[in-house]
Amino acid sequence: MNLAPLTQRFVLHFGEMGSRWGINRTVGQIYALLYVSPRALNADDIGDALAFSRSNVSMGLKELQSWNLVRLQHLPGDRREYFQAPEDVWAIFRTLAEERRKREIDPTLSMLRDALMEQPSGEDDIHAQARMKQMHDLIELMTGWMADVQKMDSATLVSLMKMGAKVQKLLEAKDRVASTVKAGFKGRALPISAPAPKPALTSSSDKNES
Amino acid sequence: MNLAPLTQRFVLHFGEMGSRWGINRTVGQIYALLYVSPRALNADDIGDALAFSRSNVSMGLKELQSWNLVRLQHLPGDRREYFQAPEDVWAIFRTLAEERRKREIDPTLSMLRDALMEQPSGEDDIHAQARMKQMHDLIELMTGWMADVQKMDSATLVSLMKMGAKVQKLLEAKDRVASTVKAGFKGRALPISAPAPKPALTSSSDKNES
DNA sequence: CTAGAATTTCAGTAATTCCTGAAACTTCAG
DNA sequence: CTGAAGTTTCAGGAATTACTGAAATTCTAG
Repeated sequence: MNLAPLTQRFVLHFGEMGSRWGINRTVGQIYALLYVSPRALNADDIGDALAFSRSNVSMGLKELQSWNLVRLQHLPGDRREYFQAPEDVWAIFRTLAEERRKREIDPTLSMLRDALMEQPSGEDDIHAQARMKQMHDLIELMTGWMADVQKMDSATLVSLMKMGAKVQKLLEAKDRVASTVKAGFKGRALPISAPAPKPALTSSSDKNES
Repeated sequence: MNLAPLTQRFVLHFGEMGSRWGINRTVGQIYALLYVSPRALNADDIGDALAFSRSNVSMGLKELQSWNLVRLQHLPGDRREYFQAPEDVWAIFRTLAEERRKREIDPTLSMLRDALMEQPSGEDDIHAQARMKQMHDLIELMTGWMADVQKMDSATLVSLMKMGAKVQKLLEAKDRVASTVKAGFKGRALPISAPAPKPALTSSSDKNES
């Protein structure tokens, strides 16, 4: 492996992280390399840089393509395929979230739904079903929310996240307005835990200026 | 394996899911079983129900304890330890998120920070560093936000998520108020993408009533 | 203290996953 | 068409991870 020192550390780290995430080390390293690389790389470049066999690289790239995580390029006058990671980290993150939903969350949800339809066969199954309902509702809520969030553009998302807990205060304010304007409104009052000293309607916090 | 049919399906499913998440199948199954069980179980109960060796169960439980995912109980007049999953699914989810942060995100962040301090050794390292900065900022933003969210109680969180994309409109409204009330305020304007026809200050949507 | 019940550790084996080189396949310039 | 460059597939060996039973350790009732 003959990489610039910083790149090397980064690549090795994501190899390790990959294993913890159920992604294999090779794939993690390949993606890390593509991510920091200033130009698109072909399979030989990658195998070369990471000292993997050509076929191993091929499998890794196939895996990454199946996750929609790489863009394919063709350089003029060169028959080889060149790969690169998307420019925008947020885009990468969204893709990851989306793909994981498809592969892990959706099957789980459908398994839970099926189980909830079934006739419980005894005491314990009744309790089990109740627990599954709780889990089902949580997952459905979270995926619905994720879908909403996915629709926002990156900048909006960043603002939202920078606000962090302040959203809560805003919510409280909104709720007050709503119940005043539309007394006897349908939803139940939002239980707010924190004391909320001031409505804090100033600009969002300035930590993390990039 | 001699389980109520629904429980069995659930347990097997989470065994499989476990492997995809880098958690081993045994651990996944044990936790699934504890999750749906109406009472706390001891190690023999578990090994029995899932047909695992006693030592395998012991290791699985140790793993789950290291993740803070199980509560330990002692029944009077019985020396054995009884295990159970927390009642509240949200609590489980929070714990998972928190532990994953500690184990995976924090080390990554610190590795990135280190790399950013270093003197780049050439053209490619400069680009690599820029990419690492982008990733660093994204992760830091997300973990900060997660920390904020972790502080909210479950009910608040649920309201927030049910709002979904509507939060965005609220943000816009807030921004208008802020810039009116405190003209020339410090932060930059929040870039909102969607047209947002009306401020939508009515109560949150009623889908997902449970 | 002691006995024996409960739990953990650990070394060896089983199972799984990863990786490779060789062969098959695909593509395209000539 | 042909042949060479590029890519993928695949069977088998290498490496890793999971699981077990036996032995060691911990715990507590008496």
